[in-house]
Amino acid sequence: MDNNTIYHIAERVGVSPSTVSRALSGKGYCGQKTKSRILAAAKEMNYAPDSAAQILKLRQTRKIIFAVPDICNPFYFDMINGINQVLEEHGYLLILIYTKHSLKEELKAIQNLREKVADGMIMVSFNFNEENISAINSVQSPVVLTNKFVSPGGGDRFDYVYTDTYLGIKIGTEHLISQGVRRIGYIGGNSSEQTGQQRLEGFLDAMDKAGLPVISSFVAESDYTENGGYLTAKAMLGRPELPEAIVASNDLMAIGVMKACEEAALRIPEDIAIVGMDNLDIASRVYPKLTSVSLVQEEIGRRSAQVLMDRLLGNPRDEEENKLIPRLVVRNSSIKPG
Amino acid sequence: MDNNTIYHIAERVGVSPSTVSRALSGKGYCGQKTKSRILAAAKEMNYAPDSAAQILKLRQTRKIIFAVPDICNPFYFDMINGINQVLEEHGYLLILIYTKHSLKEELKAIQNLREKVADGMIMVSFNFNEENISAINSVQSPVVLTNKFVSPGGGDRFDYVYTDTYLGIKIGTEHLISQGVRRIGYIGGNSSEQTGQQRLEGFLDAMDKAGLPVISSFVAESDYTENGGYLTAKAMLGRPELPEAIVASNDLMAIGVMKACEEAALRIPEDIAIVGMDNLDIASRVYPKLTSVSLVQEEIGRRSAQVLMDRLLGNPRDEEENKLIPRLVVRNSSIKPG
DNA sequence: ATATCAAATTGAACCGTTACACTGCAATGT
DNA sequence: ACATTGCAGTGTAACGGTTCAATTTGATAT
Repeated sequence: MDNNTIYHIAERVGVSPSTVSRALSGKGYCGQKTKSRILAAAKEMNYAPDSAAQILKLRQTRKIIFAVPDICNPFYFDMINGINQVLEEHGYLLILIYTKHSLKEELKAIQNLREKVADGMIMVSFNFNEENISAINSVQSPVVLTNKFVSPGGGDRFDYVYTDTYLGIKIGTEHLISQGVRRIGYIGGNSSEQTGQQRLEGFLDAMDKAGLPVISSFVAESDYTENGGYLTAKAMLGRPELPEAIVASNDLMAIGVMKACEEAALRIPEDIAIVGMDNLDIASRVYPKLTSVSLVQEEIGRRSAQVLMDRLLGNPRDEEENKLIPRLVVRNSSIKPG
Repeated sequence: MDNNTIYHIAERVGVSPSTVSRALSGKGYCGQKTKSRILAAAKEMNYAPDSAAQILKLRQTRKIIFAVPDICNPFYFDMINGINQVLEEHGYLLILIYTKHSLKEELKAIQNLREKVADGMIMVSFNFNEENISAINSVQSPVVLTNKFVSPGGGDRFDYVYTDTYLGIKIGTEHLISQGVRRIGYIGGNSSEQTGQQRLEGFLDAMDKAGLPVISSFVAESDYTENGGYLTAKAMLGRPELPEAIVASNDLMAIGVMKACEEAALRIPEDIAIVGMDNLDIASRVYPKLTSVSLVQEEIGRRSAQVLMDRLLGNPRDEEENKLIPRLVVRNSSIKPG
């Protein structure tokens, strides 16, 4: 219909294309009455600038990529929300890439950044290795990772924004301790990964600080899934001595634990108290409502986007701002009634 | 670091830029040994094509916009998943725009399309009016709406893909009828809107077909929120005669209804059966698990993206394919045990 | 009337790629 | 020996904006 360019407007108004450009962009001199004639013509001709041409010339896309392993996980909704709040302020658009926990897809996302599809990228990944880290480091555009990650050799060119999960598990465990329970179990993820290790330490430190013994048969590793939590808890509850409380290192596992408790005819929280982490939407939907440590996902999103904007604008940043404090959300699964 | 262009490669290899372009894109003639020298140089120089330049030249962005009212609603994440499956096949990227149910934001999204930020758009909206519809019609790029919507004057240039919600409520109601209940209540949305009207008719037709009387005090309108469902059900359950079942026209309201039933000490499904619609993730998390009519969101997403791709490729389309059939997912809230 | 100066506008280059018409050149056929 | 064919690669003009040095215009001062 109306694929008009600044050339068409220029011709119609009887000025040069560069004048039209200045009138429309508001940069540089432009006489008042010429300007209003140009604006009127542009409106009448239904003109819309061609973003590709602008990007090519201006060398900025006003878009950022959010590369996320799993679109379906509600955890990331909140992050997207936070990211979006900041992007909106700056007139940026969000490109969502779904990496499915696959290295190949992650490298594809990085390649998009190299091809200047976007000005920066926020990436969530759980399998960083030499290959994707060096790919990220080889990109000019700023990248934010949502894990604490420092390459052995140093010299990383990305930022990271993360919540202190060590502290999260510590807070959750201390909450249980403050409820008076002593025999506390812990179900973590793979402790050979950095984040799994940190969470375990959070648990151990809280117990240690309170002078409580850690019972080794009550400490187990699973895989962050509901079913994994269920199976692990089932094994733990099959022993003669039962824990009085269980800390799960995420909500999905905690929900699996609750299922196992239900099957073992244990009442929550009377017989056994449960604490999860992530504070997913479903934490408040399950019965009883699950006490959970929020990793302040929305804040991670906001902060990550803010880092990107600061990098793009050349603003200085204090790295300390990138470490976020988790927040305990107390619900029914951990509070003994009365 | 390495902002190399095809000119740099050309210079290094000793050929012309156009030869480099052909070698890299694989279009047009290129001698074998020249080609491999170019490819080797490109790799060595860490070359990545500039997407802005390609877009400008090729006149296609290989991106589509998904404009959605509410990022947090899990309903849309299934859609995104479906959309993504198709886009991935075609090497397209997804731009997510959050319109917050605001006309202004919707018009902004349309403006992005006009500025050729993307090749097409899928839009979810509940407030179409002359302004945004005519804006959509004035865009060249294909647009898919996820409601059935035909402008009074006709001549619409967009497609629509939608699930038959009339049929959805009808199926849900018939399911309850088949369980032997007779006194069935219905909580819908605003019936002055098209979709609210259709859903109500689905209920009425199912009742009529089964020869069951519609009791007017059991038919109410609410606002599609959990709290709205709760309040409406509370009012309904405060009367001397109670319904044996309630159909809610979405899951959030159904969950509100369940809460009201719980407070009224009604057992679900023994005393009262509940059916929702949307089949959200939480439908299977609540207790008892909620029977719900799936609007096959993922399929809507897939189909919408497919329509866009067909339009972009010039493939013919059968409009009948755009109407989807809902699917009943039976869970515990509607089945009398035994 | 002419010099001076600021304001307004122009023209051309550029961003990095693709596509098309064209030129050499070697091998083939008659 | 000469036209024909096909292959390999080149040169150039876009795509639609922005920007900056150069130029024109118009107003004011001399």
